[in-house]
Amino acid sequence: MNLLEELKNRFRPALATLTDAPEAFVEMVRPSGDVRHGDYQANCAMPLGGQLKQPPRQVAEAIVQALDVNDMCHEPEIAGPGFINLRLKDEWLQEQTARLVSDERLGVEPVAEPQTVVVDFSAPNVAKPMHVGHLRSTVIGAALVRMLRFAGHKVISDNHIGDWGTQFGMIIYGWNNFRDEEVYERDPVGELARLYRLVNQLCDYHAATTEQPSVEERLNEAERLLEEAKDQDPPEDKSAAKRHKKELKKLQSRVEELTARLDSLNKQKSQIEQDEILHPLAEAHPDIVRLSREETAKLHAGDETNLALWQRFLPECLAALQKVYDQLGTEFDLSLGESHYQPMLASTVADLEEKGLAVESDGAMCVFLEGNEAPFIVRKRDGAFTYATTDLATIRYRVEELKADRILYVVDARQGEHFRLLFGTAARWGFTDLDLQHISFGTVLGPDNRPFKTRAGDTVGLESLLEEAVRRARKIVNENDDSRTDEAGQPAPEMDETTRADVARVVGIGGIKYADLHHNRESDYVFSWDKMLARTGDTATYIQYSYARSSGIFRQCEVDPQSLRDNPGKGVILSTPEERALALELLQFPEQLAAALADYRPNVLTACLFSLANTFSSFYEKCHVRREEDIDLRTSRLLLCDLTARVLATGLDLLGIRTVSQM
RNA sequence: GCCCCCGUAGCUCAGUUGGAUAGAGCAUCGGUCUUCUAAACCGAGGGUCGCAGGUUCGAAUCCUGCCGGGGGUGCCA
Repeated sequence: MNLLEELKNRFRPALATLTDAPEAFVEMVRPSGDVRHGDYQANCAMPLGGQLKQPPRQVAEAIVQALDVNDMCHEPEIAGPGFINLRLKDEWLQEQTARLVSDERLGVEPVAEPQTVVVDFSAPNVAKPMHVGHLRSTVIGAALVRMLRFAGHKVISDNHIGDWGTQFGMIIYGWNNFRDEEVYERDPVGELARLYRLVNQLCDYHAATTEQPSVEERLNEAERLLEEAKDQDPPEDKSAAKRHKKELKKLQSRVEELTARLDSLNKQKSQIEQDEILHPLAEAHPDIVRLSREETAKLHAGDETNLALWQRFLPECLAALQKVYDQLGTEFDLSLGESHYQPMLASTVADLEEKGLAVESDGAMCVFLEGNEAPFIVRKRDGAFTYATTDLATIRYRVEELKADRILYVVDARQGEHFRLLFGTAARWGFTDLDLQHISFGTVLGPDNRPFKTRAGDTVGLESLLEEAVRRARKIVNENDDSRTDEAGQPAPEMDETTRADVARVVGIGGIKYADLHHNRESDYVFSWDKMLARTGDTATYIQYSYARSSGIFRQCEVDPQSLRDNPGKGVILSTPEERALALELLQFPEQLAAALADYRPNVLTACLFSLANTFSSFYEKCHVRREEDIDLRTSRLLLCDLTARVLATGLDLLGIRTVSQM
């Protein structure tokens, strides 16, 4: 049972006696923010009073009069300006908690109207190694897939891999000019990555060389304007003076921006120029930018040689990606990359054109949407299609072939405009019943509050990041287990090598995922090793530890959880505030999951799991299980331990995080 | 130029879409192990919610303006 929904269902008829539109007021029933105000509160009497032009407290009285919650709650209290405070009866809580014991879904009812939901996430480019930027999409996406599926939807996870873009032209160019076949035979992906990096570096060098003069020119101009503005006397008029100051600041920041840009170009250039190997290569390949692009174009045009190379390289690249997914424990139902949609692009543009949506502008085919200055370019001047085209073709495919009712795109926030245009175009294209959502997220920052990079300025590879997490976790596991002592104070480690390695993996990978998920996805967040693997605080470890402690109780008491569930004795008895608080939180799991899903926010779920683990820890200290002599109370506490363990493990599993019974 | 996002405790972040005295974690300080796992528990201090107006019974939340920071922006994805 969803407790909050149940209360709302009780309020609905009561409110209907006072207003024709009760729904908005029903939504004002919520868990209390403060235990002193009971377990739940209804805040609808004040606004309803305003609408009815009656004193709010009088309205609250009327609502309470019409309300039937006698079986669940104590007499509702009216407080302050008209808050209705509800306190659940212990007997009712006991009964409901006991019901969970035999409920595999822990009280979560499947959604009334299941949909087919496509979740598009991760989407790395092949050839470029996955980096920290892919972490959020992959972790958040995988969590949403599991949560939606558990809620009862038909979910199709799809990895929309970038396997058809410009990076392949670079690799082909690199292969044709710089390959080392011997190395390729040994380590194909390593060699391809090297080729990509090399060509990319050389391209950047030439691009920098081309760009430099114009930046210099713009910088000189900006500096000149700034000097001019500085020489002017500030105007007497107050608002004009303000405008003058603002103008100065803007010019100043423009100069700074261009200076920084120029510095970085110069740095890029000199890095190559001082390199004895790279510089001659750069000199020998002056047209590398254009030629790589041509290799891409040839591939797209069906050139046999390039197509054969693509077919040869792709499986190797996919295998490398799979390694990271294996490490993360992430699975996809489909991995339909961009190349899959290649045959559908021409007809997509033709259809848009036919329907009058796409028009020619500056030689390109564009869709212009009202309220948007930027065009949505579906075919470039040179005839090539863009990712806008691919995304549109993908929508059509997902609706027609996969029967999608809803599509979620777990993609970083900077692409917000692209998705606005995409969704707008799709709607005008005729996909009006389709629910399209950009599940956007912020950037992972380094300790300097800039996007997370290595000291050398490279993006951080995901594979090494995960390895590092496991390595650090292993160190903590070792320290922790090595410091254990027996009753005589002698060292008494409990884990063998295999167990330690397994725990380190679960804790390390879990820590990295949890650190990501527990932030609001919309915010940027600062990446910190120390925090994600901390022995204290709001971490995966803390929740995993609560689970392990519960398992420990069953080991110590020599009780099998399943046989306990089959023979729950007199059920759940709430004899202390700790037990009551624990039972209430267990019963709130369904509403928390629903809340997390309503806005696609895994952090709602992490918060509820952390809170539950916290409440369990207090219970653990205060309500000893094994030493409890009253057999009924002991059984009740075992039931609470088992339920807590199941909710924690289920919740973490929905987030893609594993648990261990001992750590 | 236009568009989007952010500013909450020393630090990192929540804040259930307008609710009661703004919350966590870390850090700091003080307590708790002859142990159902101390990777824990209990307690304390710490705030002009960037600033100024407005909307109303009530604003961190909505509106306007300002200050500060980030991002996107016609042919990369």
